Amino acid sequence: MLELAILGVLKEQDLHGYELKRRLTEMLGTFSAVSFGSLYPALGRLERADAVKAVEANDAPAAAPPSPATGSLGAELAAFRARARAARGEVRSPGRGGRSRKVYGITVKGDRLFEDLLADAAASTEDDRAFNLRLAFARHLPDDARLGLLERRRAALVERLDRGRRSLKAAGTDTYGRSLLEHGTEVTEHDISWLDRLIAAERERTRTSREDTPT
Amino acid sequence: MLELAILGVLKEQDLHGYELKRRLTEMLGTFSAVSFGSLYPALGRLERADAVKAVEANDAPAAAPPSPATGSLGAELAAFRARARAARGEVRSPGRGGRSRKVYGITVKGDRLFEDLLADAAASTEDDRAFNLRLAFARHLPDDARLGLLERRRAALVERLDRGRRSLKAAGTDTYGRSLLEHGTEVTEHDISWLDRLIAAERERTRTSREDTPT
DNA sequence: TGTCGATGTATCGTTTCGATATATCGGGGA
DNA sequence: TCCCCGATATATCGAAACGATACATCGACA
Repeated sequence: MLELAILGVLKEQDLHGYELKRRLTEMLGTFSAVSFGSLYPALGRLERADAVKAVEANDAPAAAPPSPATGSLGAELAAFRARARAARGEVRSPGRGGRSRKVYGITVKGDRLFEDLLADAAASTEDDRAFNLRLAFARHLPDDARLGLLERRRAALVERLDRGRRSLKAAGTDTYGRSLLEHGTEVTEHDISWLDRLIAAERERTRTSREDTPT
Repeated sequence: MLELAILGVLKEQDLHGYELKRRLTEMLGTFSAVSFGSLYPALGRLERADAVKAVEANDAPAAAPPSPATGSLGAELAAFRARARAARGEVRSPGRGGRSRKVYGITVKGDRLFEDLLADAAASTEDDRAFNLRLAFARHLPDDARLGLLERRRAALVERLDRGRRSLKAAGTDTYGRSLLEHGTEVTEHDISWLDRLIAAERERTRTSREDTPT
C-alpha cells in the first residue's frame, strides 16, 4: 500500500523521507495522511528488498539555492561533520537547515515492483485508498488497464450505494444516524458520476487516438 | 476508536461478536469496515477493563423465532453440548445455525467509558472515522457539546479545503492527479455544506426548545 | 544569549487489518 | 442417504500502520 505510493513518487525524483511525506500528503490530500511511523519502516522494507537505495545527495533535488559557501560557523561545523560522515561511507547530506538527510532513489527492481503493485487489480476496487492511489499513478498504466480500473471501481461503488440504501431503509429513527447514512449515499452517488465523467473522457481519448485502425 | 463503536452499539442491546460486526458495518456504511481481527481483540480489551461482560444469552435479542423445539438430530446434539458447556460455567449459547455464541453486555463502567470517549473533543475533528463515529452517537451528547463537535469539524474541513486548493495550484499537469485533487475539494465542499445544514438544524432545535428562558 | 519553530530521522507500543483455522448447522443435490 | 456448500460464529497470527515521542540541527528573532 504505502510501498506503491513511495515508489510512485520516487519514480519522478530522488527524495529524502521528510520531503517524501510532504509530497504524499499533498498528492493524496484528504485521505491517507501518511505518518513517519509507517513511512520509515516502509522505506526500510523497500531498501531491504533492493527496490530503493540511498543515493549520494547531489543536493538541489527540486529548486534549492546552490548553497552559497555558508558564511556561518554552525554551517561550517555541519559541513565538517557531513564530510566526516561521508568518510565513514554514510550517504547523508545536511540540508539547508535541519538534520542530515538520507536521499532515496528507485532501482530497476523497484521499477518492476511498482508495475506489479500498480497492476494488481484485486486490491484497487473496494478500498478507497488503494483506488485513489492507483488513479494518481494511472498515467503509468496502459489504456485498457486504466479503463478496467475505472470500471471495476464504478461497479464497487454501485454495490456500495445499494448497501447504503438498504441500510437506510433498515435504520432506526435517530436523526444523526440517518443523516450520516444519507450523506454517505450522496457522496457515493457523486463519486459514481465523477467516475462516469472519467470513463467517458477515457473512451473519447482512446477513440480519437486510434482513428487509423478502425473496427 | 473501535471501543467507542462497540460500547455505543452495546448500549442499545446485548449482542454477540458476529452480529456486532454486522451492525457496525451497516451503521458506519462506507467508511470503517471493521474486521474480526480488530473486533475480537477490542472486545477482549473491553472485557478485561470490565467495560463489557459476557451475559447468559437469553436468546432472541432482536426478533428471533423462539426456537421451536428443534426437531433435528443435529440440533438436539448441539443443545446437549450447550447444556454441557453451561454446566461448566461457560456463558455461551448455540444460535440457530452456527457455532456457539458469546453474548456481550455493557456494564456501568462501560457506560462511563463510553461517555468519556464520546466527549473527547480532540479526537473528533481531523480524523474522518472518529468524527463520523461520534456523530452517529451524537444523541448521547448534551446540546452544547454536539454543537461544538459540529463546529470543530466544520473548521477542520475548511482548513482541509484550503490545503486542497493550494495543492491543486502547486500540482503538476497530470490529468489523473489533478482530477483526483479536484474531486477531493468538491467532496470537502459538499461535506461542509452538509455540516452547515446540520448546524442550522441544531441551532433551530435548541432555539425552539428554550423559548421559556429568553436572553 | 537563549529559545523557538522548521527541518529531519528514527523507534516504541498499540491498534488494526487481512488471512486463515476451527466449529456447527441447514439445505440442496448425487 | 450422504456429502458438500454456504451461512453463522469465534478466535488467532503476522504484518502493517498509527500516534507519540525522542533526538538532532539549523536559522531567526528578541
